[in-house]
Amino acid sequence: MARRFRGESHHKVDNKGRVSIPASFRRVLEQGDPNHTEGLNPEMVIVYGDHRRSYLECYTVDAIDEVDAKIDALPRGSMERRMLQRLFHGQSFPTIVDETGRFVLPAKLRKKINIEGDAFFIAAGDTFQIWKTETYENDELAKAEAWLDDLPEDFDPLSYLDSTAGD
Amino acid sequence: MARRFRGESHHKVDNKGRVSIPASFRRVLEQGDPNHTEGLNPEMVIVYGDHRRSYLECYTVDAIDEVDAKIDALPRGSMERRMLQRLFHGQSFPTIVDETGRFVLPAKLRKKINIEGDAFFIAAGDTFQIWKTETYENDELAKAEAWLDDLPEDFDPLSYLDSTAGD
DNA sequence: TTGATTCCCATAAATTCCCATGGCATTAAT
DNA sequence: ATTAATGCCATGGGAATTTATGGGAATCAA
Repeated sequence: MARRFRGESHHKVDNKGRVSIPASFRRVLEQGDPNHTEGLNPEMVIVYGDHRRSYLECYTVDAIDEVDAKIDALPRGSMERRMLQRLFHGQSFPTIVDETGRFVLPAKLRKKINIEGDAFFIAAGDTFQIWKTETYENDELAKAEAWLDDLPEDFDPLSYLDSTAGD
Repeated sequence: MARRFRGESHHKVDNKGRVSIPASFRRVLEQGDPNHTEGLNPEMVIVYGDHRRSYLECYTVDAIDEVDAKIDALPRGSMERRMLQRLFHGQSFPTIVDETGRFVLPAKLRKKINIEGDAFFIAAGDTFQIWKTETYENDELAKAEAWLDDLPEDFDPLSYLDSTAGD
């Protein structure tokens, strides 16, 4: 298994749309880009999805290749294939990390997740996500809290690690 | 079964955040890192969790790989998976032991568990934990004491070893 | 030709690297 | 036994790099 992203952090978004990618994430992007060589900068693919999605999901080249291969394996003309193609091929944006470890978040994407001066990065296994800080806290965290509140007092979410099936 | 961490000890945290890892723990980290080779230094992953958690939990590479595999097995999009990803992928920090047996505890993590000049290390099976000494004594020890006090005078904790479920 | 997009340069703060030292503990030597 | 080496352990300090971020000039695009 390829190296995983880990960690979370906040970064500024300047008015040209430039954002630093967490340094440790850069290392993973480099390793996950077959074309990356010493001195050069890695590519990545940002999947932004439709209006329902309120964050950006970023893939290494290897990770997106894997997704593409799975899509290719679906029957041509099937609804599943069309849906996934729209999401991963249509609603996505390939980009390249620059010399100083930043990339440009185009106005369109900034507007989509409603980001202004700062962005929240969080690892999610073989991808990482970019959120508007407030959205993350209000939607994602709050949702998790609510879910936890519904569980028995002494329940430990870690027990999911040991259950055979999830749920 | 992999080698286990054992023991407890205190170590200084200097103002760059450097801390020595108990020597015996280093041996376990080395053995639990598939990429570790003679001369090189082992990696480990520190899981710090959300505001509820008042200590750091440190995993060997093997141990965290095992966790990741279990997370991967959970259904995509499920709340369980998202929660665990947030905890283990987002709220964690990968690091590497240095030449002198130390690693750097970033300011963010020091602040989180409110550590200043010294850290308390204690083994916990296939992971070990790092606490602020006072927190450990006041919260954790006190809790254990209280729990023991509720048991009959002659109760032997070892009896738990034979019970099927714990509690 | 006017705003947007790149490219190149700049810098303070944080982080890593490299070298150093005093202890304790173990082993070797007398 | 007593002393002298050896080696690992915990910890310090300064120099060299890397990060995160800002700003202007050059280049596009419409």
